[in-house]
Amino acid sequence: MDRDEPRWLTAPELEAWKAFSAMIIKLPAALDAQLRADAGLNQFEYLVLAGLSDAPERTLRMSDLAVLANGSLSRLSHVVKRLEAQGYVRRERCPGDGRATNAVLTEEGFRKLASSAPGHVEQVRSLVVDPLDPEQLDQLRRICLQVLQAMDPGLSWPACGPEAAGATEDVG
Amino acid sequence: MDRDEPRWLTAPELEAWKAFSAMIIKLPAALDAQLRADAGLNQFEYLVLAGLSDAPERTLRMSDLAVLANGSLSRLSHVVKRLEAQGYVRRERCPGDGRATNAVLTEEGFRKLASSAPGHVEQVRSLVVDPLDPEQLDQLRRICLQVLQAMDPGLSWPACGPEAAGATEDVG
DNA sequence: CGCCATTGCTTGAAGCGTCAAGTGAATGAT
DNA sequence: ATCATTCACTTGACGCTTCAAGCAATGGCG
Repeated sequence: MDRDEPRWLTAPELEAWKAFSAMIIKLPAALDAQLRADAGLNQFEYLVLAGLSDAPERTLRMSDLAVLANGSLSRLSHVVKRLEAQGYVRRERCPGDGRATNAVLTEEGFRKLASSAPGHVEQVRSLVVDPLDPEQLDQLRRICLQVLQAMDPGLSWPACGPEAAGATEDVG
Repeated sequence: MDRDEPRWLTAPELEAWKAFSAMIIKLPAALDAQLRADAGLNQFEYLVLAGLSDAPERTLRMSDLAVLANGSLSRLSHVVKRLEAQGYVRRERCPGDGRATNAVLTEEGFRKLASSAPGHVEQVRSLVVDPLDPEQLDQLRRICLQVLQAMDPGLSWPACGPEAAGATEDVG
């Protein structure tokens, strides 16, 4: 513990931090609540289904899927087991590397995702996208990228440039 | 589920959302990890101790403390029980309303907080405050307030104005 | 005063995430 | 060829959070 000279937050810093910390606590809860109520999924499970649906063959290795969904491999393993029990995902041994496992989105899983997506997107819109104007949204994007870099300095982040391609149906 | 006409995210919206959602997933984990490693506390427990330390008499009713720490009363009850077992907090029945319980920060709890605070603030600085310039920090504050309002329209938020009072040692 | 709804908090069970240990396949060294 | 090591993932146990009751004190009302 840094005993030398703690640099306390100044008043403006503190104001920003308080608003920010309240938000990062409450927003995930609000998003989870909507998904749970409307689809019986949590955010992580949704990200898993969404990640698979975008992948070629709707198939992804567990490790890749874990990174994509921002979670640990262990967590993913438990979650995929649950999703598999519900029939949304199927696991198969990776041909070519017997250590690896491929997770495959089933037709039922795809339908589940398709029925959950609109409500989730609507929630994201109403809580985050719509309350902010486009300029703020871009400010937010930059801010988040800088914070992500501070957390994980090695990782260069995709789509750091100011431009972006055409609209897509993905909501990951 | 909103079947009428899902308004999908445009590309810039999607980019912002992806960065944002990655951040709100990873940042709490990073903050918790530091607190756990250095102090054996999680963020919520820290907020409880910090909230109490700022209150008059270092005492707060459970309900008020729950709001202050952004958590449910049930969660707070479990947490205070743990903190009480560790000697950081004491519970006493509220004189004047026998239903209410006051949580009181013990001297040991105060020392615990004092020893944990510098490391926590340093982490907040290094991950959020320092990577951003003052203008971005203010942008972030405004953005968070707008999102908080979108989540909880009734609640008017404190310190919504552009100005703020003098620096403080608080880090809640 | 006696009744009952409400308030404020606590509790126990169930679900989810993390951590540490374990399994089995691939790789590399000898 | 053999054995140790690494890799990719799985598993089980434990801890924390949530949810749904539960309990006691209080306030309102006739």
